[in-house]
Parts: sequence; C-alpha cells; structure tokens
Amino acid sequence: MFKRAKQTRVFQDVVEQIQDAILSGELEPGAKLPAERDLKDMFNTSRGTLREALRVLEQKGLIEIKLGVAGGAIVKRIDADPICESLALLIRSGELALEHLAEFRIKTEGSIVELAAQRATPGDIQEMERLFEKAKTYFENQDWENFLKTDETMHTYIGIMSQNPVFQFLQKSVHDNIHRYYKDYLPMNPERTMENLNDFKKIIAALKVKDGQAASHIIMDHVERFHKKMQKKNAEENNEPDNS
Amino acid sequence: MFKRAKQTRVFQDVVEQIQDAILSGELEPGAKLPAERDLKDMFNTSRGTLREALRVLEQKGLIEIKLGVAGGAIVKRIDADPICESLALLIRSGELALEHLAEFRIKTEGSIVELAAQRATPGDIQEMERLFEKAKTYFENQDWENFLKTDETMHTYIGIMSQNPVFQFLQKSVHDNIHRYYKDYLPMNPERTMENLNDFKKIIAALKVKDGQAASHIIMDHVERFHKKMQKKNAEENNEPDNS
DNA sequence: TTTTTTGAATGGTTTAACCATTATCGTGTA
DNA sequence: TACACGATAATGGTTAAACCATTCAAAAAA
Repeated sequence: MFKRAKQTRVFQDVVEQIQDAILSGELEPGAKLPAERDLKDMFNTSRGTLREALRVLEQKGLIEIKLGVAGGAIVKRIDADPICESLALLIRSGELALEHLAEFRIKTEGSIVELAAQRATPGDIQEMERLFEKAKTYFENQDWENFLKTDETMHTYIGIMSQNPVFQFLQKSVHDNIHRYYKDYLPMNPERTMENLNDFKKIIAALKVKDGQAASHIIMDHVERFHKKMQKKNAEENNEPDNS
Repeated sequence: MFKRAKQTRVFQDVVEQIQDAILSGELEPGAKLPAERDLKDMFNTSRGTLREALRVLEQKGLIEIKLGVAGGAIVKRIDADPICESLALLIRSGELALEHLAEFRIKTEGSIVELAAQRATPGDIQEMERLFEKAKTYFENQDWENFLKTDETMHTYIGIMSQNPVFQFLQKSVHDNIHRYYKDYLPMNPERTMENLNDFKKIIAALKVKDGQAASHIIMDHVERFHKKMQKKNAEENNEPDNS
C-alpha cells in the first residue's frame, strides 16, 4: 500500500530543485548556474553535498560542467545519450544479447523505414543519396572504419526521416551500441559491404516512390542477413579460436 | 581525427574501476563493497571524491546504498530503471510528445504481440487470463486505480511473453511513463474500460491459437483507439478548461 | 525468555584549506 | 599599432578532519 518514505538526503533535494527549474523552463539550455560557492549558500548546504548533487545532474545529462574561470554548470539540451549509456550497460552486463537486439532491429527498423517512406522530404532523399555516395567512396578506398560510420549514419538518418523522436533516439541508441560490437566481430569483406550498399540503393529507390512496404521488407532482410553472417562468423571463430 | 583528451577527474577513474569490476563479474549482484573509509584508502583518494564516484554509480543503477551499521554500497542487478528515468526526462522536457509515444506503441506493440503469440507458453496464457480476471474484478468494483495498474501489467507481460529483453525493457519504460499521463488526462469511464477489457479477451484468444497477425491487429487498434480518445478529451478540456 | 539499553559501524554532512585550469587583462616588444 | 606573453583572479577539483544520523547487534535488565 505505502512506499517506504524517501530517506532524507540533502543532495537529493538540491537535485530535485535544480531539475525542476530546468524541466519547467526556468533554466533554459545554455543557461549557466551560479558558481558552486554561491549555490552552496543559496541551498544552505556544504560544497561537498552540493557537488554530489551536481554529479547526479551531470550523470542525468541535465548539465555539463566546464572548468576554469567563467566555467561552471551549464544547462544541457536533453538528448538520448543517457539512454545510450544505460543500454550499453545492459549489453555489457549480459542482460541483453546481440541476438535480442538483432530481433528488435528486424521488427523496428521495418516500421521506422515505413514511416520514413511516408514522410521523407525531397531534401531527405537527397541527403540519403549523398550519404550513399560517401559510403561508396569509402568502399572503393577500402576505408572500412569510415564505411561503418557512414552506414551507422544512414541508419540513424532513417530514424530522422520517420519524424518521430522516439524512433530517432532508439535508432541512435541501438546503432551506437551495436557498431561497437559488429566492428569487433566482423572483419570487413568486400562481398558483404557490396550487399550493404545494394540494400541502401534499393531502400532509397523505394523511398523515392513512397513505397513503405517495399522499403520495410528490404531493411528487415538487410538486418537479418547481416546478423546471420555475424552469428556464423562467431560460430566459426569459436570452433577454431586459434587461427592466428 | 582526434578526440579531446579526457579531463583527469579522479572520481571518474574510481567510477570506471568499480564499474569494470561489476561488468566483468568480479563483483556480482548482491556483493557488498567495502566501507567508504576503506575504499578511500584503496583508491588513495579523499572521502568526498570517493562519494562523488559512488553517487555516479548509484545514478547509473549499478549500486544501491544502505544506511546504518552493516550498510554500504551493494551491487545491483542492472535493470531498465535508468532507461525509464531518462525517458521520463525526455517526456517532461518536451522533447517527446505523447503523440510520438502513441505512434511508437502502435508500431511496436504489434510486433511484440506477434512474437508473444509465437512463444507464449500455456503458463503464460494462464497468467494473462488470471490478470484479465483480476482487471475484470477491478472493473466491477469500479476501482480505476487498480484497473489501470493491472492494464499496465498486462501490457508489460506481453513484453515478457515475447521472450526478448529489449522489448521487455521498452514495454516497461514506455508504460511506466505513459500511465502517469493517461491517469491525469483520462478520467475513467465504463465504456472505454469495457472496450479495453474486450480487446484483451480477443488478444488472449488469438494467443491461444498462436495467431500473431490477429493479435497484432487487435493491439494496434487498441492503442490507436485509446490514444485518439485521449486526444479528443484533451481538445475538449482545452476548449472549455473551466468546466468544474 | 523477553524487552530495553547501549555501543559501534557506517553513510551523510560540514568546514576550511589548497591545487589545477582557464579566460581576461595589462604590459612589453616587434 | 599589433601581437605575444605573462600575471591575475575566478572557478571547478581535491583533501582532511571532524561531527551527526541511522541501524544492527550484543549486553543488560526485567
């Protein structure tokens, strides 16, 4: 029935007051909080306690702290970074396997690209084509590092075209985390890279004619194929782990 | 090319060391860290700095701190709570609107229930039926508070049946956040409550015969209808805000 | 045996001082 | 005049030692 009364920790109260000021718009992104030595007086607390509060706000992604004169706590625009970080912890802790993320991607990116097909502006499609050409150049130069990066950008840009921030944040969080792993597990090879490129070519074509269903099927297949290759590669490496 | 060298903050180093120990399994959930006064000596730092590190780890959801003798920092099993909290910040800050979440739910819960239909065990279906009966009782007693709670449990249980922790975490995070709002915006009324119940009856029936497509359509419709009603209600309240 | 009291371990807070970083301003030199 | 360099001060980062508050467990009392 009742929840345990929250224990009285002074820094929590400070956190809440500053957080509420930020969320209510009283403090806008870019605004600078007073110096620690002033804040501590305002809240009638010690500097150590105040700093614990600032640490929490920083971790929540609400403020950013700069050093030196004219430094201090600056209100940040809230973004998906804290979610990215929490997701990374879930993965690293083993609570989430890459299989689970792959299954999630197959289901979700299909939906996202469907929305993207409905909503993409001509400028969006131009941007996708620009990214595509960029990726192609990296492919030709065999610059796999940058190719992967551009691949990630294209995926997150699909999120942007969906014009729904939930999908944008998710797409960013997921790809931010999986690329770290795919890069470890999948030594690049020209065939798969070529496949990837072709998939995007087809997706862009589908976006142009606003064929959400087609785009959806392509990307679901894209993700599934990519993941299966990774699994296969992993299995091989586990069978003969000492092939150096 | 290069990233800015990370600034040397002692407490960050402490955070990383403890975090790595936890993620590597060196410290398992339930394990108790040494007392602050001992840790500060181990890390050769001051208690204030060490406490800032503990504050960050606590915020990340990696540890929990208990008071009193035999208290201290205890390693927590990582869960979706930090993601829930970050999502709540995104919503409260206005970066995310309820419309965006509704659209996300329509797309995603369809996918989740499709997986659930494939994977639900007989025990799962029994549990859903138990929850359904529970909700029905609350309905008959006009206990809207508990009805909403049970409704939320049913939605999150669909995530559990999907057997994919990504969907479980998302379902928990989303519903944890939206119910807070739906409860504010939508005074309960018997008609919609009845509709909700009927939807779940149909979903359970579809789960029984493993008809993922049917279940998917029902829940997508369920979410869409629910959201539209809320929008309409909001619009009415804005037109005549002083109807008390 | 049960209840009450006491003590010690541990997190929470305060204070005061010092260190490290950096923007700004003044001064000297080309 | 214009630029480079160095002093200065503001500000976050760290340290240290002490005290307060909470809690559990052991000792004492009923």
